Amino acid sequence: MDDILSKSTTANTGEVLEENAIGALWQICFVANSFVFPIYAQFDKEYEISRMEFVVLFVLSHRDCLMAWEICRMTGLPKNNISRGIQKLETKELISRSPDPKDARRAMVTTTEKGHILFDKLLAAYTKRADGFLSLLDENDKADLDRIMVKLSKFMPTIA
Amino acid sequence: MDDILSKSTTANTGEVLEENAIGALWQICFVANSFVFPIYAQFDKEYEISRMEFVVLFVLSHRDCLMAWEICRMTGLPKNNISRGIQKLETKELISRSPDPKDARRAMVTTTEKGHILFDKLLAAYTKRADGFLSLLDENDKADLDRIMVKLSKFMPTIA
DNA sequence: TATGTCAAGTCCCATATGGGACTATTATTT
DNA sequence: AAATAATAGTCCCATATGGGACTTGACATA
Repeated sequence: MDDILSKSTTANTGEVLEENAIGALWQICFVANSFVFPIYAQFDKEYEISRMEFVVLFVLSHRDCLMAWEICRMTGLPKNNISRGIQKLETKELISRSPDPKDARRAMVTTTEKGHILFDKLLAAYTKRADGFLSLLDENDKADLDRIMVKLSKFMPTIA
Repeated sequence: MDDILSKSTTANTGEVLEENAIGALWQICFVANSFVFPIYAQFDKEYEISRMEFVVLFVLSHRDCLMAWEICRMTGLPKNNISRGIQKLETKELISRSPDPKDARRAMVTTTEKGHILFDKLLAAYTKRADGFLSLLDENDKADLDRIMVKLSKFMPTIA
């Protein structure tokens, strides 16, 4: 029993797992979790906006309008969750849906003026937090990271 | 209405969000989600091992023994979730807990032999998937990514 | 020894989540 | 034209999740 206990030194305490079985992918998940948890908690508390709602608004802010399934592909999130996010936003009149006259299954989603106004506040907090994280890196690191992560996320769909 | 619809071209369809308001952090979250979802679904289906259970086993495989709060810090996950993961694993006798004689609040967690045997199977699938992702990068990219992600995750706790 | 503070874990509860079935519509095949 | 597959989106349900209160124990200060 004491043998077991003595193996854990205080030096390990709270330490980040640098060397591990899946390499950088572990840190990618760790950083993603650490970035995302507190900011969505804040959005929920301050604005009653859920993760799914924010994600929909975020993606929409980069494209004028999209269909639900496009938002799924762009976020990697399940369609039922995105569907719920869209429903909530529509109820709050932060987005609007226009049924596609050519295909009655589809509907285009757009952010409303009200949605834009709210989103600008959310985005300010979001980018501030992101900038804090990225400020840990120098300019070369940032450029490398951008290039590598785009490559990774771009070709990922071809393998998984 | 038609104006709105015409804005979404098929070229955008399913596209990854390259340029965005938070840069590489978006891809980090996207890649993390895309990596993690299917593999945990598989573990749940094939081995009835939940995400939290796996995460505990994974971290333990890199340190002989740990306390629950150390696992929280190393994973960035909430303590109640980790607590539940530990409880489930203990029930299944995949890990064991030794109460710390010096501090009755604490308990050391170790993987059992049975736990090791199961974990080896899980790890094989996990690393295979990770290698698939990382195979999209060349050796320089991988080295850069390792360096940058370690830096990021290491200094993150100092700002958030 | 009392008293307040902090720390490790657990528990409770309301909500978020994801799988899968389902509906409605369109595309493809025969 | 009928049958079949595929697609967009919604719904249902069982489970996972995370906040916060709570318990127990350690420690600092008086």
